[in-house]
Amino acid sequence: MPELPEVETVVRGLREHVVGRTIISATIFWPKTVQKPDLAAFIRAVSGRTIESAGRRGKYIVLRLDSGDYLTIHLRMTGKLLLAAASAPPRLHTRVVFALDDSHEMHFVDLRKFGRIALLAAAELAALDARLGPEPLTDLSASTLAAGLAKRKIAIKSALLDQSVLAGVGNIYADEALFRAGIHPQRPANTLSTTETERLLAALQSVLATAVTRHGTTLSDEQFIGLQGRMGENQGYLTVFRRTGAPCPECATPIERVRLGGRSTHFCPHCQT
DNA sequence: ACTTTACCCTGTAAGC
DNA sequence: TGCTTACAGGGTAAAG
Repeated sequence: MPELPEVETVVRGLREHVVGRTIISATIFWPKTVQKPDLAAFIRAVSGRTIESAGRRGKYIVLRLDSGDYLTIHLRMTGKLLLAAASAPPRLHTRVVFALDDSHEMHFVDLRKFGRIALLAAAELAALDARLGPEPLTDLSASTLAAGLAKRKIAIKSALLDQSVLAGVGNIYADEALFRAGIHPQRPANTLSTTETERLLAALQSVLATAVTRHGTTLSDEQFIGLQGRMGENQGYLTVFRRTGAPCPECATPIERVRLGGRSTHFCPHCQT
């Protein structure tokens, strides 16, 4: 499940290999991937446009085109952006192909078809930006986080997954950050003390920043890979996520798993209170 | 206004 | 061995 560190890894690859290139044409193999009813209009609008910059907002990849519009890509569960030679046949599950002007193609590959690509005007991008909470690595303070949690009675784990509270955290890093902060995932969000909120913010930033340096987490089923097909290296450092029954790295108590808001949640019942 | 549930999808693994 | 079922979960829309 690509989250902030995985999306950031892809964006850095795009900055290196795709920014400055011009899109020659686009081919859509699975129409629902493109969030626009008129696919022909989408193809016309991106064709001939140069990619001026690559950025990230939450889990969204944002490519600015020289038309002033923004190509946004959300990988959701199994989406991948891959750079391929123009002569290479698309691999299985390829949904959209963008041909570039340097004999390469940008392939959007997505086994489960949840990923979405949209072409947004500046005002639409601003609306998307406004819907999302702060960026945890650059724009989130403890007081802002506290304010976002204060009115929520839902479990803190569920609050961390709510992209309007903060943007970019998914199931892996929510569990990892709560373990690092020593906070039980089922604690109501509005019961965290000031100290706990500060500890949670520090844990989130540490867990996310470290995962970025390791180029994200590649799990056996989601198989996240970067733009050039490279796996992440963070999976060997997970403390609780998908380690049900394994000893807690701090106290050796077996890690437990519960379902919270329809999501698997992993924690140490001794260290997290 | 907040919270929960169903849905979209396919491959893998477990159960009978 | 072969079929059926559960599970993985990000975001959105609908229901509560």
